[in-house]
Amino acid sequence: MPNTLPFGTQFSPNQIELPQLLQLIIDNEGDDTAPLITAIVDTFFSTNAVEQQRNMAGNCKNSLVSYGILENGGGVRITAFGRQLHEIADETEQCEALVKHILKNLNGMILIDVLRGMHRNGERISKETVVEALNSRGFDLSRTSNNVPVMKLWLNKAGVLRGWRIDEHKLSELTELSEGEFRLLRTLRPEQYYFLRALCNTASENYQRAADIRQLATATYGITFVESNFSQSVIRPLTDRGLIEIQRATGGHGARTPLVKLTELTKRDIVLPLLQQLEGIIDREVIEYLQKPLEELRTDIDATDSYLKGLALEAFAIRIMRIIGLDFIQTRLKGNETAGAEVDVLFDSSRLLYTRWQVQCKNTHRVSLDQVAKEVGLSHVLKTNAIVIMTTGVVSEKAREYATQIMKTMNLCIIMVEGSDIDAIIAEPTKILEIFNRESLNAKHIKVFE
DNA sequence: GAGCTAGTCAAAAGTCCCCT
DNA sequence: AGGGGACTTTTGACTAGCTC
Repeated sequence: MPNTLPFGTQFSPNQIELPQLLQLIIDNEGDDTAPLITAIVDTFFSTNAVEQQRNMAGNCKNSLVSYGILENGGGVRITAFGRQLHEIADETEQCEALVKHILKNLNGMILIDVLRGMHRNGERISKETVVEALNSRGFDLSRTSNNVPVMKLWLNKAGVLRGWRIDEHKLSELTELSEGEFRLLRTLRPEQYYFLRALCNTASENYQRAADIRQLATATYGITFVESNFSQSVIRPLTDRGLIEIQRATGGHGARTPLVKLTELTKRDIVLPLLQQLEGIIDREVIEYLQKPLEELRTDIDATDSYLKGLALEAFAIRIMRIIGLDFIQTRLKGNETAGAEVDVLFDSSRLLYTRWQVQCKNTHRVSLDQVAKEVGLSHVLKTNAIVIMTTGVVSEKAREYATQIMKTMNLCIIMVEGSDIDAIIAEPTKILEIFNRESLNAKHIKVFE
């Protein structure tokens, strides 16, 4: 499932009647789309502006495709799901079946998750703020599209939502998954997530070797595991959460890979589709951090948990780059785009002298020359013309000299933000201008900001 | 009654794909 | 290889209903 909500124009439950609409589809099955469009016009849109009627019926048909009720193109072809829906005689049950489908297969759970987060943070909820929140989780919805409101209307009709409020009871009834169980899956770290997903993919009830599943995850999703830490970082947490069951292959301090299998919880149908939906946001936990106050981020940057540390520093980077008006493109770019190397965050700007920025966050005491050199190399691939290296520690003298040298000879701006600068920015966010200008003036006598 | 939102409606713009 | 129609998406205007 791509990161989007289905197109929903002219598919609002207020505009059409689902049972009738399904019947029209059955009646026109196998035919060209034109007669179906005519039938939809006659049934639902006959009172609308004449020039617009077919257009609207067309929108309705498009929405049917988007909602997985019709196949794409090739005349009127109903999907297996559409047929199933049509066979449900009771209107309430039919509506619930559609909503189940929305939750399971059409990113409905992501919408729910977003709403939960917004409620928790006491944010104002409107169609627009929801679109914005979805977009910050990697969606690309237009502010004015009907996708969100139409899905909301269906969820309302089935009682999963009341307005924007979630009826958790109704929701878990339909999804057979409680909020707590959802959270278990929602808060997985990437390596745990991909491991579990690979295990779900095997669709096997039996015990399987953990190392095999790990390889499968690597082959399928390109995720790499730190093997020495594998048991601690993946197997243990998943077992503790009741998401997998294990059987030790050896007693005592044996080093043989354990056998793993799914638990009652993760055997459920909902789990795999849900994991698929979560794919778009699993790498974006950093988003959660964006809402925390800067002071809190500062505390987490010093956390002992290196994963938390990394997330917090990344979120901090995004926050301060936003201060200067850069648009966040993506985080943790990896794999083929950068030939295996990693860059933490990428930004675009239309206003500043330097238009594309790459930000690397370093959690270490010192930033060395070769780390800077690696970023310079990546800037060619990513076509960036400004590099920010942000560290909680300090930048080595050699690395600074190298950066200055590069800036003098290439059209590349390298800015170092050290631990002390981070503190200064937290105390006074506008300090960032000063710091950036100081860094670039060093070498090029060019100010980043006027 | 001003200001806001959600929902609806209308229209235009953009993209895709098939056919010649 | 390109023209045209089908399909998709975006945009903006309007209205009802709510709140202050």
